[in-house]
Amino acid sequence: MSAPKLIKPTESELEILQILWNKGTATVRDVHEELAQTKDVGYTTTLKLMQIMNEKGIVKRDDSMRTHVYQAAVNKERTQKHLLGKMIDSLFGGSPTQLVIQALGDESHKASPEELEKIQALLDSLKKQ
Amino acid sequence: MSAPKLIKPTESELEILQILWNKGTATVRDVHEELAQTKDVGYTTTLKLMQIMNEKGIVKRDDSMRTHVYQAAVNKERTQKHLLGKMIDSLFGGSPTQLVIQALGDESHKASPEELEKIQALLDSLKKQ
DNA sequence: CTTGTCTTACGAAATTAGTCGTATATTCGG
DNA sequence: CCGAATATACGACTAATTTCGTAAGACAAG
Repeated sequence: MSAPKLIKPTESELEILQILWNKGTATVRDVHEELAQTKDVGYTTTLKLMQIMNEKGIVKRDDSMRTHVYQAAVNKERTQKHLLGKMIDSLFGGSPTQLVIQALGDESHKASPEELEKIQALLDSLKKQ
Repeated sequence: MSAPKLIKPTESELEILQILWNKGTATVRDVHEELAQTKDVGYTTTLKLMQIMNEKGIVKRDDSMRTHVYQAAVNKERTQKHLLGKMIDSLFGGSPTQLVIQALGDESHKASPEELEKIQALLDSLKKQ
C-alpha cells in the first residue's frame, strides 16, 4: 500500500515548495528571504506556513538543531502531474490536447527549438503505441 | 481600453463556467441539474454561487424574466490561457515544455491518434518559425 | 551575567469559499 | 381563488487559508 496521498497544496504552499525543490534543504529564514524578494510578508507567517506544511506531511524537517532544516516531502513531478490532471479535468474537459495546444501557442512562454525537439521525440513514441 | 480583467475563478466557479461555455445560456436550474449529476449539492448553493459570479462579472444574466438566464461573461480560451500561464509560472518554472511533456505523459488522460496528429501539425508550424 | 538577536510555538484575527435554511414572490393547475 | 411548485434574495454558519502579535527559550557578544 504505497498510499497515493492526495495532496493539494495551497497557493502559498506551492511557493514554498518551489523554493524547497530548488534548494533541496532550507531553513525558515532561507525560504522567507527568498519569498520576501517578491512578496511582502512577515517572518512568522512563513514560519507558520511551514509548520502547517510539516503537520500535513508536505514537508519534513530536522529539528535536532535549534534552527530547523526543512525539505520537501512530496515529489515534484508527481505533484506537477497531479495538479495538471486536475486542471485538465476542470478546465479542458478531460482532454489534454487542448491544454497542450494552448500551452504551445502561448506567446509569452515560447518553447525553444531544443524543447520542440524533446516534445517531438515524446510525440513519436506516443504515436508508435 | 479592453480591460484585461484579471479573473481568478474558484474551483466551483470553474465547474459552472464549463457548463455555461457548453450550453451557451442556461438557467440556475439547468446548471444545477448538470452539477447534481456528479456532485451532491443544494439548489440554493448553485444559485448563490451564480449570483456571486454575476456580482464579480464572471457571468452575465438576463433578469427580465422571472427565471433568470445566465451566460459566461469571460472568454473560454482566454481564461484557459490565463490560468495555464499561471500554472506554468508557479509550477513549471516558466517553461511550458515540461508542462506539455507531463500532460502528454499522463496515463489517465490519453490522447487519441487524431489528437496526436493535431499536436503534430501545431508542432510542425512552430518548428518552421 | 546581561542584553540584544534569533529561534520556535501558539493563539487569534481577517479573509475567502462553500454551504444551506428560510423568507418572500411568482406562476400554474385545478 | 387556492395550494403546490418554483424562483430569487439574503443572512448566517462552517471550514480552510493567510496573516501576524506575542511569549518564551537559546545563544553569542560584551
